[in-house]
Amino acid sequence: MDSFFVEVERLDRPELRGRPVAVGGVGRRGVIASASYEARAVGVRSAQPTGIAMRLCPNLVVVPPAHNRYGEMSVRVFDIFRSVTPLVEGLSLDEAFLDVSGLRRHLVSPVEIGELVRKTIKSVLGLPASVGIASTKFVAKLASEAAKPDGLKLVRAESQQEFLHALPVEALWGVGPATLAGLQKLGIVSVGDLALVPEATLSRTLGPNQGSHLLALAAGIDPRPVTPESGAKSISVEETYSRDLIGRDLIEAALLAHSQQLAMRLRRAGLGARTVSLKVRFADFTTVTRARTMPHAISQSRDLYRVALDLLSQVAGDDPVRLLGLGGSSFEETASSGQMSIDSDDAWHRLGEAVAQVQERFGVKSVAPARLLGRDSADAGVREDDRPDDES
DNA sequence: TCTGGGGTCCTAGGACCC
DNA sequence: TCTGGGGTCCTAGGACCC
Repeated sequence: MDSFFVEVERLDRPELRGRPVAVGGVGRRGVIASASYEARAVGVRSAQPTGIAMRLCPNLVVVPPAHNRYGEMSVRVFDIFRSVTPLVEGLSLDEAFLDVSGLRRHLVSPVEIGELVRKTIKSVLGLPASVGIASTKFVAKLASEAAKPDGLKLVRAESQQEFLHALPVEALWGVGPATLAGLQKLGIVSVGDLALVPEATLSRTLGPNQGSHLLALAAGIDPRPVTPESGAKSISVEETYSRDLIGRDLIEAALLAHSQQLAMRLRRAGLGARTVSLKVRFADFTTVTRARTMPHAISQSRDLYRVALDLLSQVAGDDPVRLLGLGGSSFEETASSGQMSIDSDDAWHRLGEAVAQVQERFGVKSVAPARLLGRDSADAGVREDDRPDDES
């Protein structure tokens, strides 16, 4: 999908069409998540601090993200994908691989299928999408980038080499800033340059696995099949506070809020987590993580909070905290609401169930432990913009 | 107005087991 | 009797992606 978040906002707010628009954080520490092509034209990029984006583009309209809305539209986009083939591998909310090799029997060409998908998304949802077609996943992805905005590109097997070698190395999937720096030291600028480097040279800089992997990509070799959906491997909640949290009280209150949100998301997914991870970023941006794996999965906020506090105690000090994150992984499926607590404190268990149900309907903010109330809630724990997760 | 939030995968080291 | 080989699980950090 092209500028997915921005285009969904434009569906709901037509006055945003034709103007430079970005979806992103509008607070002191906001960054851009998605930018319209009008904004990109003057240098606005995703992951850019909103302040810098505003400097580059003073008339930029910045809209705070409405993730639930994007999630709804994503479901509809994926329904269209799956109307073409069941072999759909989602990559994110707005991007997927479709294996259409089996459809050749029906005498439809990949280009016809691609155009059908684009037309359907446009007519049913009113959103622009781009399609890349190739015989491997990563070339198809690169082709879709080349097709943007609102286009389609086919890279035939015969011209694949030529297409690839002209690209800058950082266009390759998996080459980010760190890898790029290593490649530049070797004088590699284009994918064509990369293809000529001996594997031993590359492996010395990047390690054997990444070295051989990148060489294969440069040669257009990518045996990875399209693998339809496998469930999430981790679920996490994190927040960068507009002002650093100072003092254990504030940090613990924020962690309690995270525990509640995480519990709600686990419950919705019908999952319990055997591993709980805490992430702490300090004012100087150093980030530490601590994790614990338990013999049994947990999903209740009180249990999550208890483990979170324990992990927090391993991160010594009273340094100001910029970001707190809490996540669960090593999932086990729970029998929906019958999950047992760590201790079998029945009253607590039932209370947790009741709170979870109210929060499901009215949002996390609707019920909170007393210690989360009456604080300066803008920065600690409960977020002001915390809307209910459904439309009730 | 300087650095989000949600993920996946990889690496390296250590504990532990047979 | 001073040190093997194979394997699993876990932790912490980092790179990368959208």
